[in-house]
Amino acid sequence: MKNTAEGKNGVWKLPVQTTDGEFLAHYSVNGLCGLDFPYKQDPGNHTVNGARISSEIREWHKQTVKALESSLAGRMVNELPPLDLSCGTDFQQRVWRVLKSIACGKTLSYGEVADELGDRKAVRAVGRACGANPIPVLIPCHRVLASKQKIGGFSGGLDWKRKLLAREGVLLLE
DNA sequence: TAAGTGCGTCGTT
DNA sequence: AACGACGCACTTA
Repeated sequence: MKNTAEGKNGVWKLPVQTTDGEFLAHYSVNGLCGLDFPYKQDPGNHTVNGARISSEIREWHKQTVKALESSLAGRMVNELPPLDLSCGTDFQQRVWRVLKSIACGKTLSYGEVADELGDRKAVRAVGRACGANPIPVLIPCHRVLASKQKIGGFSGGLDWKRKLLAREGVLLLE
């Protein structure tokens, strides 16, 4: 039977079983390039079961599974597979790099992220870039709040953001 | 105070 | 040209 698992862009998709449901990890030849929340998977996705997956990707996937497990439990992530963030613009990649630096249990406001980038006025653009994050949870965009510890938004749904932050011990206002 | 309105500013579509 | 996962200043009640 023909293996239709390879996406049109040369992307392989592998499921990740967690206590919160089945995530879907995307891999390009360069690394992890996407992560879907359980309820976000569109029926058109074909997942792969082994044969044509390179040992390299299998290795990355092991790291993804472990990292996701830790992260969902509110624990610090030790190791991530290489990330392929080439889908993003320069600006977005700069934002995502800042997000990666936010430790578990810590948060930054959109404005503070903009500060890190050297342009406080870019706040709104930062919000947009957060929403474009292709690897939620592992690139912790949920740790970016609005000012005054307000929840802000979340592309995966605010319930997820609240849940993730609660597990990391972050207190919200409102 | 708390809640609501207006607007600057930046990257993206 | 229009739109946000914003943040402030500034009304109102």
